[in-house]
Amino acid sequence: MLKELEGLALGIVFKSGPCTAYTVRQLLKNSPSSHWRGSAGSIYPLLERLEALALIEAREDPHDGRARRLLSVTKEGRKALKAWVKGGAEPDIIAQVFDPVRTRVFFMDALTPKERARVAANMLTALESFLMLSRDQIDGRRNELSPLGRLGALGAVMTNEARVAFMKEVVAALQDPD
Amino acid sequence: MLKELEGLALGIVFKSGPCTAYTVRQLLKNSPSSHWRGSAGSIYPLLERLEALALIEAREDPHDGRARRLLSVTKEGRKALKAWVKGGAEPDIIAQVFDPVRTRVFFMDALTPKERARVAANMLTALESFLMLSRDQIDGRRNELSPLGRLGALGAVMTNEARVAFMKEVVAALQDPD
DNA sequence: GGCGACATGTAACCAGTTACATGATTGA
DNA sequence: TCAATCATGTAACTGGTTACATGTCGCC
Repeated sequence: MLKELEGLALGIVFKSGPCTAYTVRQLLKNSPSSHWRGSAGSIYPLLERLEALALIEAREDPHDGRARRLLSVTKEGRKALKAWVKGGAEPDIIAQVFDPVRTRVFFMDALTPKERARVAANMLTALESFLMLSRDQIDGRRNELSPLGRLGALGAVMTNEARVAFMKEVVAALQDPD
Repeated sequence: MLKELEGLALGIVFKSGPCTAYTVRQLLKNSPSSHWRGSAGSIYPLLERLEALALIEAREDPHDGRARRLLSVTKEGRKALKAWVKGGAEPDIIAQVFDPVRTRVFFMDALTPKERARVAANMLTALESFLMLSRDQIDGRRNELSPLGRLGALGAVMTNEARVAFMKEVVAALQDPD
C-alpha cells in the first residue's frame, strides 16, 4: 500500500497531470496545510519510485528548449490511487488527526491564570485569521476547483470553524473558572 | 525551542510526574490520536536529552526491588514548557492540521460514482464510531481529568464532530450531484 | 545584466519507528 | 510455571527536511 505522501503525490499528478515534478512540489508547498514541505529531496526520489513501479510515466518535452519531464498516471497508477483512496476508512487513517494547538491547551496548567488567558486569546485570533484564509481559498478559486476539490476545501473550513469554536470555549472557561 | 514530541513529553512529565519513562510511553501509545507511537527508540533518548538540558531530573527509586527512574520537571523545565505552550499561536503551529481522510476526498474523482458513494459511506461510519470513542473518553474519565484536560478532550470531540458533519456533506453531495 | 521563476537533482542530516535484548514482578 | 505487565535500553532502518549544485528562460 502507498504511504501518505506517495498517495498524495500520485493524486496530484492524476488531477493536475500531465505536469512536472516541479508542479507537484509547488502545489504541496503552497497548500494551506503546512504539513508537507514538498522538498526536492523527497519529491524527486518519490516520483522516481512511482515511475519504477509503473504507476506514473514520463514524457520528455523540451518546452522552450528547457528540458522537462511531463508526468502522467498510468492505468496501474489509477488502480493504486483508487485503492489508496478506499483505504481512507481504515482505523489508523481515521485516528490520525492531531492538532498541536489542542495539545498545548492540555498543558496550560503550567501557566499562570493571566498567561493562560493571554495565550488563549492569541490562539483564538490566529485561528480566526487562518479560518478566513481557508474560506478565501474557496471563494477565490471557486471556478478552478473541481466539485470534489471544492468539497475538500469545505472540509478544511469546517475543521477550522470547529477549532475556532473550541478555542472560544477555552477562552470562556478561563474567564470564569468553575 | 522544543520540538513537538519534546514539548509533549515534557508536558506529560509535568502533569503526571513524578513518573517513569515507561509511563510517558504508555500515555502516548494509548492516546486516541495515533500520531505518536511512543516507541522506546524515540522516548528514552528524548528524555535523556531533556535531562541533559536540565529540563527534567531523575530520582532513582527501587520500587519492589525493581529499579526505576522517577522523572520530574525542574524549574528550568517548567519555564521551557511555558514557552512551548505560548508558541501555540505561531503560524506554523496553527496551520499544522492535516486530515488524511479529507485528503482522500480530494482524489475521489479517480473512483466511479458507485465506488465514491460506497467509500464515503464507509468513512462516515468509521468517523462516527471514532467520535463516540472520543466522547466516551470524557464521560469515562470525567473525574480523573484536570479541568484543562477535560477541555482538551472536548476539543478532540468538537473536531471529530466537524469531521462527521463534513463527511455527511460529502455523502449528500455524492447522492445528488449538481 | 541580473533577478526571479522554471526545472531537476544530490548529500548530509534528523527524528521517529521497528525490532530486538534484557530482566524483575504479579497473578492466573 | 507461564504469560502479562513493568521497566530500560540499543541498532538498523526509513522517510522526510535542509542546503547545495546546476542550468534555462523571461522580464525589467
